[in-house]
Amino acid sequence: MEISRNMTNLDLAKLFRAVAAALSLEKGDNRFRIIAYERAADAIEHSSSEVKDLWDNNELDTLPGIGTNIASHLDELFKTGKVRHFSQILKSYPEALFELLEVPGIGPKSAYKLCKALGISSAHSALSRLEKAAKDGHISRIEGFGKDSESEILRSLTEFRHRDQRLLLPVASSIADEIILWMKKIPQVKQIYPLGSLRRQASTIGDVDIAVAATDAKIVILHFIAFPKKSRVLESGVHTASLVLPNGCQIDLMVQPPASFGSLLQHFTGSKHHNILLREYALKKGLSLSEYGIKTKNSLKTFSTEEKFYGFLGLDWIPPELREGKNEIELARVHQLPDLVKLENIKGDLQIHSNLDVESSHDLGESTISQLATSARALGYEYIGLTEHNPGRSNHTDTQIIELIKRKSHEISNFNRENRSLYVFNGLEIDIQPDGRLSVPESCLDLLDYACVSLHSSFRLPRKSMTDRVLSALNHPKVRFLAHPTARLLEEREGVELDWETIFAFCRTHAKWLEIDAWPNRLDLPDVLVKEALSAGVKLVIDTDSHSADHLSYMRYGISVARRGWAKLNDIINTQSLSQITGTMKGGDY
DNA sequence: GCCGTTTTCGGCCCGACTGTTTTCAGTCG
Repeated sequence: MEISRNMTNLDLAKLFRAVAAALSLEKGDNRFRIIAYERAADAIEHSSSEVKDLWDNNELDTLPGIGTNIASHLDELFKTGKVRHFSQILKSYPEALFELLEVPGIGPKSAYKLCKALGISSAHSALSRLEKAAKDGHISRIEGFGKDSESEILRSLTEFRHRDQRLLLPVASSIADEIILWMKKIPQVKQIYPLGSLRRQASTIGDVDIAVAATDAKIVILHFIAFPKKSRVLESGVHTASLVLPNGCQIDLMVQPPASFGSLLQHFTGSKHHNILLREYALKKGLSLSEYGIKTKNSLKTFSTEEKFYGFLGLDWIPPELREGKNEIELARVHQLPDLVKLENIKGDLQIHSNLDVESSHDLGESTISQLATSARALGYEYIGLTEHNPGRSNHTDTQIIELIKRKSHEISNFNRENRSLYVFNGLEIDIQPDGRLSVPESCLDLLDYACVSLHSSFRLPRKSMTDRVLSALNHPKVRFLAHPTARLLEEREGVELDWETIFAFCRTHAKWLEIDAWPNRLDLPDVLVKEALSAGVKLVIDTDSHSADHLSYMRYGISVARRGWAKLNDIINTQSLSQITGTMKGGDY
């Protein structure tokens, strides 16, 4: 396990899990010390700031699960690039062990036995040597393993290697829909919902979790494992079963009778961290929680709904998007959970690309203004904003760019003159050049109602230059917001490095907004930054970045991000009515 | 090793499923 002073959060989480695994192999080690390292790994992995930055600012104690001991180890790490205590713990075990842990079904004990019995030690060949050993029948001869576990390891290894990345929300939703359609074919299924990270509307989904209310669990499980598109059945028990699809996606099913369905919903929605905190909270009241209900001293109480379940604990019902183990339980206790923004609060969409050809260097929309307007009216909107990409700078003179934008302005004015039921704003999405200048001549901006700016190139500038670049672009009075602020593409490209505190402070004092781009592989700002932006007093705008009239429906994914970032109605600019936003657009106070 | 609205000591979420055992350990969520 490589230890160095430039470890990212992911590296650090892996290191802490390795330490936990190594400790769990030591005889007589305190199992809570192991859990402490695993919790620290979780905290680091979910931290919205780089641990290195927190250390720089002397803020390591803001991470839950990092106490004085671990903090001093991190201190040593960032100062010297080494942690003597960790090296001491890890040195008794081969590097390969920590690679084998990545394979589902192999934990510390199995990994250790495999490494020892098969003589696997180097990290880079660990998986291929494991595979060969399984194929040659060597694993089944190791004590504690048999033919079944040997073939299970081989299958799991193959799936692990071919597994697709995490699923985008719409993909996971459609998989869940398909399973639900299949399950509803039998009358025993009374209620059925997708749970887990899908219900919490996380930006990407690992496994798809499904809960069923039914009195006859056996029939439900048998029907589930007969799902025609499965690759194989992973496990199948009395209350739960798991399948794998050909793309490697795992589907977990849980069944409970309708009378205790509320506790199942709660349990299976998670997150794991929320559940742990909730159970610790309950324990202090002498109550023990599980998917079956709430155990008091001598009885088990069941709950048909989540509201009753949380209510019994003296808590308000907590929206799934908030169940990430922040301070939602405490706020639910004192009735101060935020009233989250809802899809029906949205009155318009301010980043849409029509097929008005302004000869942009980026992609053009497919739909006409009129088609987009029809979609928008169907959603109950009062306005939309057309923000085609700016005309290509390399192949147009300033005069040509201005002519193109005049033509577009003209078409929009004509539309507005003939259509009174929906107002169309004349916007533009402008590239921010690497030096921070806008990619259109100054006089072009006078023609617009507003502009948004975005990063489409030079993503790897150092943090300071990138921050200056963005601030310089936002500074123009016609520029209202920064579109898809981190420029990340989920499962494809990391976001840019920005000094968020500085960006937030600028936006707040200059009345600029940050966008939540609802495009499914963007979802940008990410939820954790949404929460920080709101705490810093920044207003947000949720847009779909639509390139066709169908895409306007993606707004719901942007709403999910906003809700996961604890956004209320007033935090979101495009919940304002047309008359309000017209004033806001001019840059007045909001 | 962490943590505190009964605690700075004495707790630490809770259960399912599988395989290899001969009553349970390991792994997972």
